[in-house]
Amino acid sequence: MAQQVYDLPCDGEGICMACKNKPTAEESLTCKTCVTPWHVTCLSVRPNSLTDTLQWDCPDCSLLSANPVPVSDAGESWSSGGLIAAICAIESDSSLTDREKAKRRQQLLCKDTGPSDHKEVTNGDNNLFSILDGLLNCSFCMQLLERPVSTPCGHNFCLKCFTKWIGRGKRNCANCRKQIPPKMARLPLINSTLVTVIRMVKMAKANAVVEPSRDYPVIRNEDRPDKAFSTERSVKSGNANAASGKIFVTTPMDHFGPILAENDPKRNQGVLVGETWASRLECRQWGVHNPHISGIAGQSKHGAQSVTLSGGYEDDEDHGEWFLYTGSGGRDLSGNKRTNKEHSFDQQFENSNEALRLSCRMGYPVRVVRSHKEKRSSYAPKDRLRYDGIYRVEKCWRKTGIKGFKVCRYLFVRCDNDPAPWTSDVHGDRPRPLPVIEELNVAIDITERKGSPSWDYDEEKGCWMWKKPPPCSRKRANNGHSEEGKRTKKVRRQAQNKSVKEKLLKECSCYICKKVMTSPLTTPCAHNFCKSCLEGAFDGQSFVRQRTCEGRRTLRAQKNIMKCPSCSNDIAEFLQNPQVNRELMEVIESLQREIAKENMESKEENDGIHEKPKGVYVSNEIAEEAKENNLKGQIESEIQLTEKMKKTSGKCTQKRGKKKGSSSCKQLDDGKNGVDPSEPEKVAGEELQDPIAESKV
DNA sequence: GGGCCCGCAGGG
DNA sequence: CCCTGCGGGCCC
Repeated sequence: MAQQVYDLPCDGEGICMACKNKPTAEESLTCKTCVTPWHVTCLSVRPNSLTDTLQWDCPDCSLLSANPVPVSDAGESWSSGGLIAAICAIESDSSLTDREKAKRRQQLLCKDTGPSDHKEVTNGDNNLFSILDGLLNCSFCMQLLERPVSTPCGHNFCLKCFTKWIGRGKRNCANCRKQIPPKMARLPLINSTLVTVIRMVKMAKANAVVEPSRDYPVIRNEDRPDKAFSTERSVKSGNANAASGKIFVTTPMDHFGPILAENDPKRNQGVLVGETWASRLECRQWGVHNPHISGIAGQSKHGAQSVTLSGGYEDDEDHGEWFLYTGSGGRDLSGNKRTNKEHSFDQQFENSNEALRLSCRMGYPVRVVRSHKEKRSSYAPKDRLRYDGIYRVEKCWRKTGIKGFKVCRYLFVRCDNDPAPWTSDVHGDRPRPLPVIEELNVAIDITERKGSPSWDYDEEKGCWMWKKPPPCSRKRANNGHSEEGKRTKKVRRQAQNKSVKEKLLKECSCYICKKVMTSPLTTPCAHNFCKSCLEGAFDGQSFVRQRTCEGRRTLRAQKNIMKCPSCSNDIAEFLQNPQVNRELMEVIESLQREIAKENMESKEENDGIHEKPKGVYVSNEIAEEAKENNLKGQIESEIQLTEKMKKTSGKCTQKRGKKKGSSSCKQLDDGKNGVDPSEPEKVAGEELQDPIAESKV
């Protein structure tokens, strides 16, 4: 499977997407099924003979033909093998125009998943999940979506398939032919809601113990003690200049490897892959990445424990499972600056750069955090900071960076026992071959690991683990908080008992109303909302994110600006003709039907003791939570906060500084300006505009 | 969105 | 004690 990660075809201009060079005719190999050109020298597995070359299937197509499934009769779910044959037949029919081909292909795809002929859902999860499986397949490869991206016209594809499509110069949706926004063509973003849903579908399919979606907790640190803020000014101006708060985990500052449950007395679960935090300070409180600003946490004689990808260095290159990281330094920080985009001198392997090189030599596990500030990566979170798991530095070197100065470079390859947040895989990493790095040809000071790595894959146990003892900590560990641990254990147990389906459904909640989405829309920035919520939000006013003086995030109404309520990207164009993400909608509806049925059954079992409101599918717990979190509440609390601020506002002191900056805390405007506490209303049975349904004959 | 400013923590 | 640093609020 390793080749799935690294093999890339040539793009529309015949340039290899792996090495960025244009292969000569001899070096070019064309797939017999999809007719895509590939660069032979960049293939991880090359054809052995001339006959193989002529009958060669690219890695993507060979994956499909390796898992053939017999063509099923009408009425049964389409199997991938049958579908691909049918699609190939359409594609090779020269009497059809592109448009007609697309239409036929849609008909094929809609055959069994149309909205009007939902299959009867019978008992058992497997049945439900087989339906979901059919809904969540990529129209290109017919497999369960892998790294799903959603077009504004409401169709979902694997990132790789989509990139390939774009690489061939296509700028229209393969399903409905609607135009793909240029921004999405440049940088398709992964729809994380779909990732979670698909992963659970896979686990259910494999008949594994269905451990619901890992509960990716959003840590808000409401209980951060006041004394964490050491200056008056920091209290008043949010946490920009705050002393960092309490450290919640018991690992020492120089702890290597994952943060385990035993070091998490507060929640007793450790830090899970996919967990997010609002700021670097929160990330630090959970022991994942300690420095407030620096991208590398480490000591030159001890090794580096973690790094953050925040887009601070333009030489960085992110491919998800592997990335090229740039060292620190080389910048002019005079004038009391903390960072500077401009390079002005060469970087050296010293301090934290040396620490990272030591981790490379020793094969230590390095925790990786991605930040929303990294704007050039498909793998960065859309907001907040996210823990993406353990990587190892396989090589490091120096090269001349984009700005012309030498930079330290590090090849990071993922080696975590849990799947990455963007992949639909349900298992973690396996050892994979190193990617081909072109720039190594011009690199200097190349360092590679000589001995065996400290953190490695154990074939017998089937997991990544310490093969050599981790380096001894030079720091004192934090004290635990056992009582809190007990309390949260109970909460965790309760959470685990929740129905898997309800969990799944919860993953499909709208950012605005916090309830399960009705008619979901996926914006070009890959956020999901109810159609009515999003349209309602822009009906004369919109909501923008803002921070209160205490650093809390709130939604604030603002007129005439059409920005995504989640990330503030401009979505005016999208709103002109928003299309429902039909596949996601069907997933939600299937889940709701299942839960309704389960509720009904349990009701019958209990002789109707507990009456549940008609038409409510979501559990009471979820409903309560949604109620607590709804938008109205947020806005009201903001008003209250503003009132409080007005009363308590005073002069903000400043301890030191070369220049007098703007010292006082900026007041919010009068708190009611433009705020409409009315919640956007949801319309349950509204009509959808769906390209697939429209194109049906 | 970019520039300015600066508290803070950790390395050396 | 000085230097470094892929933050984050505020202002324009």
